[in-house]
Amino acid sequence: MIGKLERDFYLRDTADAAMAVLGRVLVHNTCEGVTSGRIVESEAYLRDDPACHACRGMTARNRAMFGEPGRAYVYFTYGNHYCLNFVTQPAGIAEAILVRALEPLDGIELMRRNRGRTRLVDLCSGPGKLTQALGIDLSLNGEDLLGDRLYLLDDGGDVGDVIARPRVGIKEATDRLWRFYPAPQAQWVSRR
DNA sequence: ACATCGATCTACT
DNA sequence: GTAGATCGATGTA
Repeated sequence: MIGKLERDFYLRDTADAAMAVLGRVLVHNTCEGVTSGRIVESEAYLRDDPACHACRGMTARNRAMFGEPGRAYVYFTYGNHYCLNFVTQPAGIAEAILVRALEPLDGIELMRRNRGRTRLVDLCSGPGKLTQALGIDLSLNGEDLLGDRLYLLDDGGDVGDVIARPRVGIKEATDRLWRFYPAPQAQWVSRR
């Protein structure tokens, strides 16, 4: 039986949770239709981590990271892009999982329109691409992932061997291997 | 107030 | 492989 992930799912070590979301299906109910994809790349951001938005305390932008687990943290960056995270750990402990790539599943024509690209591998192979494809923006910041607008399905499948690498686009803590993707699905990730 | 820069993407060489 | 786009959040004064 395939159902939504429960809030308990997000109450664990954030690196473990980042590995556990691999293979799950992210669903966005938009007014133009449903878009969804299988999560094939993730990164963990921990509170004592210099690369984490919340490591210097709460600000207007990162407020959602300090809230309850199982909610979305969406931020705007580089003047162009939105990035989607899942908040982990109890309220007050600001940690999150960045979603970096999806294998497109439902609403592929809508994703093509949103992205202005046709090839499947160009739709969701990066954190800014997948939010654009699925139609995710700041209106989803703080959204409860146990609601009906944006949620994760427990697809239950085994993703196989998980590869751990340094995170992309950060200068600090490169010794921490907190970027994850399943070896069999490496074709969909943002970069090898 | 102002300067800097970013958990990126695209186009071009 | 490299550079330009683009603009809000953040840090410094």
